[in-house]
Amino acid sequence: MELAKNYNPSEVEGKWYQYWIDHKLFASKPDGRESYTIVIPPPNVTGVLHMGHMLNNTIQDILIRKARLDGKNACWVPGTDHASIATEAKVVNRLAEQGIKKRDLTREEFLKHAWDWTDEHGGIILKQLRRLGASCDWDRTAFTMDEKRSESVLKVFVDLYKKGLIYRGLRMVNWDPKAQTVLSTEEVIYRDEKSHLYHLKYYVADPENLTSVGGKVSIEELEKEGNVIHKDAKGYYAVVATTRPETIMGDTAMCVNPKDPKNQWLRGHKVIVPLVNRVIPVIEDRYVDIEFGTGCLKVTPAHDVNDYALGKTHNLETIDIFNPDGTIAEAAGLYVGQDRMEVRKQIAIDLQAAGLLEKIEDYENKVGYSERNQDTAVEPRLCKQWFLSMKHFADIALPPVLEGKIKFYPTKYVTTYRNWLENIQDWCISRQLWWGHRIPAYFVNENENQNENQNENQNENENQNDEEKFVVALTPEEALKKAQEKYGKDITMDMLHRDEDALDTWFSSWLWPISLFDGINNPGNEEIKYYYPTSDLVTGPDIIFFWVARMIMAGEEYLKDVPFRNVYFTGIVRDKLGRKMSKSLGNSPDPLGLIDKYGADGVRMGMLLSAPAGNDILFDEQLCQQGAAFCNKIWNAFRLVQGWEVSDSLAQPEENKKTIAWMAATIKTALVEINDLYSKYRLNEALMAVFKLFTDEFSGWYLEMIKPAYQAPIDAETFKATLNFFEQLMKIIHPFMPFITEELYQHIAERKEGESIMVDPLILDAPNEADARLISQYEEAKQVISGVRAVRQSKNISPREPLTLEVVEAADADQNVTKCPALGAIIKKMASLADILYVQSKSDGTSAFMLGTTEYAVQLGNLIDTEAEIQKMEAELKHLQGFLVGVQKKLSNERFVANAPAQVVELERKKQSDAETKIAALTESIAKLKK
RNA sequence: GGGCGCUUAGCUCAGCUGGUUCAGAGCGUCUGCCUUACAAGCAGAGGGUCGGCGGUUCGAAUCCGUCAGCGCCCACCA
Repeated sequence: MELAKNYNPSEVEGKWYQYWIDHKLFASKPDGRESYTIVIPPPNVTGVLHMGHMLNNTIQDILIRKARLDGKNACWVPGTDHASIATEAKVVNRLAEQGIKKRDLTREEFLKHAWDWTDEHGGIILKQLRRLGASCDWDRTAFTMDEKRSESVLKVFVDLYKKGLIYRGLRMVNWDPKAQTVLSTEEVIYRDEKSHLYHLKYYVADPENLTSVGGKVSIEELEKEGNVIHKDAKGYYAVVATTRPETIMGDTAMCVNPKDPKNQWLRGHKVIVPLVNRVIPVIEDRYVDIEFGTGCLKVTPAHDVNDYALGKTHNLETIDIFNPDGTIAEAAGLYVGQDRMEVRKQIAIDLQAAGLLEKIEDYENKVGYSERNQDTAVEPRLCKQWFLSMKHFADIALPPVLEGKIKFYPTKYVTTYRNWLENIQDWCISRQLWWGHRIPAYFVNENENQNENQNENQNENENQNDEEKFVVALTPEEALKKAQEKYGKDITMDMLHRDEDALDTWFSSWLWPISLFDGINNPGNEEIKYYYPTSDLVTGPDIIFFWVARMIMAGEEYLKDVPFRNVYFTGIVRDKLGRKMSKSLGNSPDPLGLIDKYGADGVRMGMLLSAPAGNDILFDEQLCQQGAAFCNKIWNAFRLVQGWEVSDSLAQPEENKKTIAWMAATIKTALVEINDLYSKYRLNEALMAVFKLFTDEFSGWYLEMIKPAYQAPIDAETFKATLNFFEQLMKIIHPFMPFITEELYQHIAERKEGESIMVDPLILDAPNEADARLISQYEEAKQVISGVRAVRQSKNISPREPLTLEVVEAADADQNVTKCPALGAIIKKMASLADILYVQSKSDGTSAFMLGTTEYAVQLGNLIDTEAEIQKMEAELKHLQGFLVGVQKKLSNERFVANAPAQVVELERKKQSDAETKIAALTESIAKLKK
C-alpha cells in the first residue's frame, strides 16, 4: 500500500479513537493482574478544556498507557465536578440575562434551571478530552452529584456528625457578598492592594474629666509624661487610623494598649464615633500595636476577625451594619442601602466636610477575594455554619506523607503540606447555595411562621436561635424519629425543616477515589478492594489543601489506607514569556484548534517538551510544530522501510547482523533509562530520550547503516529485524503519541480485528555486558564517521566523493574499530570511503583528526591547505599542552596523590600519558607538514 | 513577618551523596547540502570564567556561610 509523503493526523486520529472505543480497549475490570489506577481530577461539569487540562490529562494518559504496555490492568476513571459555587454563579448569571432573579424562584425551580444548564453544557469537556486521545474508561464516567456520589456524601456527613467531628457553630467566617455564601479560609485569596489609611478624629466625650485621671492636674503634665494629646477648636480628640472608614457605624469601642505612653490620657474615658455620634468606651488590650498609626484602634466586632475576638474578651456590643449583599443595613443608621465600597468613598467626603478627617495616607494592604469570584472583596461576617473539626484529620493525614507511604513529586510540597496540617483550622463546609449536596440536617420549628428562605432577616435569626433544635439524618423519616427521641413525642413531620444550605464542593471531591468505586455505600466491594489505593494522582499544587490533603484524610478515615501512592504536581501553564494564560491577555490558545493544526500527537509532544517536572511550563506553540515534525519523521522512516524490496535469496551481510545486534542493545539500554525516568515522573526527559532513540539512533544511524543501495533489495533477515525494531519503537513511543503509533503498528503486520498496540506489552531483557561493548564500539565508529564528515565539510568536499582514510598505527592498533570487518564496512559506507589504509606515519596531503590516542588522516591530494592544517594542529597542540600542565600539577601535588582515591589518581596518570602521546603525534605531524 | 524554591549556552532546562580528557541536552543561531524516507529533512560548526563574594577540601557547578535578584506558599497588625 502506498503511503502519503507526509503524515496527516486528521485521517488517522478519529479512526483509531473509535476503534479503541469499539473494542472497549480502555475498559478495565478487576482481574488477576496488578492494577494501575488513576482517578481524574474532575473538571467543572460546565467547563471547557483549557491548556491546564491539556497538560494534566496528557500526563495522566501517558502514565495510563505506559502501565498498559507494561502489562498492568490500567484503569483511568473520568468524571466531572458539580462545582457548586462556580456553576451556581453561571446559572444565576444566565437567569439574570433572562431577567430572572434567583430569589424569585423556589429551590426546585432554580435546581431545574441548573440541571438544564448541566445537561446542556455538561460533559463537553470530557468529549474534548477524547480528541486528545485520553484513554479513560468512559463507562465509568461519574459526576460528583450523581446518585452514588450524592449518597456517599450524605452518609459521610451523617457519620461524621455522629462521631462528633461535624458541629454547628457561630463563627466569624468569610462571606462572599456577590455569591452570598460563606467560604472556607482556603477559598479566600489575598491580594496586595493600593488603598488608603484614613485618620479619623474621635472626640473625647467627657473632656472635663481628662485631668482628673490618675490625679493629674493639667494637660501639660500629661504631655510631659509622654502623652500625645490632640486638640482643636472643638475639643480633645484621639486619632484612629483605618483602611475601612465605612465600618465606623459598627464601632462599639476604641482600644489602646495599656502600656502605650502616648495614649495614657485616654484610659478610662469615652470617645464619640465620628458622624455617627455614638459614645463608645476606650478599652485597653495588649493586642494593640503601639507603633501602628497613633496606637488607637477602632473596634468593630461584627466586621473584623480580631475585633470580634476583642469584643468577646471585653464584652462589647456587636453591631452588624452590612446586609448579605454588601450594602449597608438598617442597623447602621447612615448610608442605608448603599454599597459598602461606594460608602467608603462617600464617607471620606462627608468626614472631610465635617472636619472629622485628619488626613488620608496612601497605604498598601492585603484584601481577601473569593477564589471563584475575584472582583468582590470578601467580608468577615458572623454567622452560624457547619464545621468539620480538623484536628483529628490532620493527625491521620500527616503520617502517610511524612513517612513516604505517599510520595510527592516534586518533594518540596511535603513541607507545604506539613505546614498546613500543623496549623489547620476547622473547615467550614456549609454554603448558602442550592446547587450542591443539601445538608442532611433538619431543624425543628416550633412556631410555624419561621421563614423558609434565607433573607435579610437571617442576621436576627442567627442572633436569636442560639439554642436551635436540629437533628442530622439521612432521610426525613429518620430525622423525625431522631427528633422525637431528642425533643419529645409531639414533634411532627410538619415541624421539621431541612437545612437550606448545601455542602462545599470539596466535601464531595474528597471522597472521589473512594466514591468512584462505591466504597462508602458498599464497603469492601470487589472494585474498591481491587482499585484502591489508586496509583498516581496528577494535579496542580494549587489544590493541595482543597483536595489532595482532604482525600488523604477521607481515605485514612474510611478505608484506613492512603487514596494514592504518588502525587505528581504539574506546574501552571504559562505563555512563552512566562505570563499566566488568561482570557484578557488573549494568550491562551484554543486546545482544539491546536489539535486541528498539529494533530493530537503533535500537541501532546509540544505540551510535554515544555514541561520539566514540577516547574511551570512555558508553552510555545512552536513546540507543537516540533511534535508534528517528529510524527512526520516517524511516518517517513516507515515509508522507507516499507518501500524496500525484500529478497529471500540474499544472504545477510555480516555488518547487518552486527548492526542489528547493536540496535537491539541500544533499544534495551534506552528502555532502561526511559523506565527510570518514568519512575521519577521526569516525563519530559523520558520523551526526549525516546525522541533521540528514534531520530538519532534508529533513523540517523541504524537505518542508514542497513539501507540497501539504490534500487537494490534487502535481505529478508535484516528486513524482519527492522520491522521488529519498528514495532518495539512504536510501543516505546506510544504513551506519548498514541495515534501515529497505532496506525503504524497496524501497518507493520497483519493484525486481527480488535488487536491494538495499546495492549500488546513490550518486555525486553536487561542489557548485558556484551551489549555495552557493542554500543561503545559503535560509538567509536560513529566518531570516525563524524570525523571524516567534518573534514569534508571544512574542505567543501561533496558527501559522495569517495575518499581514502589512513589510520596511523599505534601500540593498540589491533583494537581499532576499523579493523573489525563489519564496522570497517559500515564506516566506509557511512563516510563514503574508498579505502581504509593502515600506516606507520600518515602521508602528505592529508587532514587529520584524533580520537583517543589514534590519529586518522583523510587523504586530500592537492585539496590540502598546508597552512590551515598547521594552524589547526598548533591550536590543538597548545590546548593539549595546557591540559597536560594542569594534570601534571595535580599529580605533583603530594597531598592529591596521598588523599585522592587510587582510582582517581590512576585516571589522572592515564590522562597524562594520553596527552603525552597525542602531543608527540601532533608535534611530529606538524614538523612533517612544515618541511 | 515566617517558610520553601530558583539563579548553569540566545531560550527552556539536566547535571544524584564533590574527582571518569578544561560542563551536557532540546530548541534557536551560523555554514554546507533539494543525497533516490523525511527541506516538517540531512551533515557540520559556533556558543557558558555554572548570579556575586567568602569558606571547607588535594580537588567545588556540586558542600557551608553571606549578599543580590526572581518566584511560590503561609500569616488577623488596623
